[in-house]
Amino acid sequence: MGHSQADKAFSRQKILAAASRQIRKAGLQSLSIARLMKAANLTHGGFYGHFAGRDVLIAEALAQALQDGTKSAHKAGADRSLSAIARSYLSRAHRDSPENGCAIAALSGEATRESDDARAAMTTHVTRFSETIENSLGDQPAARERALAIVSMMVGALTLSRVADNATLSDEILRSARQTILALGEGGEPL
Amino acid sequence: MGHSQADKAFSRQKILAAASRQIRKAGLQSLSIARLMKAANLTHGGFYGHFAGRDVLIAEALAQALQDGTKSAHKAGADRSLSAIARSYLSRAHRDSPENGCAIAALSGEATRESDDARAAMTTHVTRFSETIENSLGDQPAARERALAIVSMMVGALTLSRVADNATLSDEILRSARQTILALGEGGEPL
DNA sequence: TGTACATCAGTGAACGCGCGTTCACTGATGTAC
DNA sequence: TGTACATCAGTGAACGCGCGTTCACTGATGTAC
Repeated sequence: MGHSQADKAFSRQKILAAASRQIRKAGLQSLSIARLMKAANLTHGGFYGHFAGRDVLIAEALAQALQDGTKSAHKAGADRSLSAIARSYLSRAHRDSPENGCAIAALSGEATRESDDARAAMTTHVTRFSETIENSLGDQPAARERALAIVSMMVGALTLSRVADNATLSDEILRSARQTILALGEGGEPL
Repeated sequence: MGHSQADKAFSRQKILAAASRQIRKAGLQSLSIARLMKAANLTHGGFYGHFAGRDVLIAEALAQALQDGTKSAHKAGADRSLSAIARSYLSRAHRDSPENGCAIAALSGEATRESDDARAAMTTHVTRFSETIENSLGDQPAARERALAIVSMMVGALTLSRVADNATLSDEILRSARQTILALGEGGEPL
């Protein structure tokens, strides 16, 4: 509870970091200002020195979560090949730690019903993710189309593997998506 | 506001039908008992004659939404070929009417964080959907694996097409998934 | 068939609770001289 | 460098509000005789 300007900037970072994890773990609507500030070791009144209100927080927390998710993906390994991305994205570790994982998978369903700001942030990151996949496909035909399909499959498979109440099925979903993506990456399929 | 037993059964149906549409349109957490009962032309106090509480309602509403979504898919056409399913599931009409559409796409993200009941209902319907796709694949190799991947892609693509704040990208996501699914359905890809 | 009564679907006021937000205040920071 | 003071990050009590839930009540239903 320092009072300097540097302390304030650090507080803001702590609040957003806690919010980023919280929303990926329990959803955008789970964000409560009192609980969030407690998680950042502050009191709820101070919140309004950092954000204009809850709506602004949600938009900023989502942007932060999308960025954090991308960062931890890049940390997972420098290998940007399709198979490396698919293996890491569709891993049990990723499935079991949504709070550190991809915010597109964790929050795109909810974002569908959120503000224009939230949808815009999602759209930007979906496009970016798709371009990463497209680059990994080299110069095979219809690479952009395949990249969008692969991104859709990754996001869908991770979500469904998380909802499955049955470990066998959950693993099977991840494995099926991984293998189908590798097949698509080989580009042999006629389109 | 009748008082007979038949009236009560009808009231229950009206409540669940309203809830089923509401959650697919605005999410599980958007269910408010007062608003729901008003939508069914009843007063909020009567709710507890039908359901033990909000948690039970959410589980039942989700089950209803999953069933309603399946029903409207079957109504869309008797053609159970892969291309017919993909065209209907990944259509603009489906994207633009989540309240009448597939509850897996609308709610699997949120269901991830819900009760065991909710996840079990989701799992059942994911399995069922996957079996429908598997049947449409005939006897090509690894049909079950492909079916799970196709279901993942459909759910992911519909969700991402809804979150995209840009009509061109949204349409492109749907088209890419449709075409990639057709290619997968031809079974020519080496696995 | 007619009557008396128990049942129970639905009503609407009332409750406690957690929420987002406001605000008077505290005390460390950082600046002007 | 030292002092006086304005700034402002953070505190915590208080607010109104909508929520889920309870409950005494109303009046139509349906059954017992």
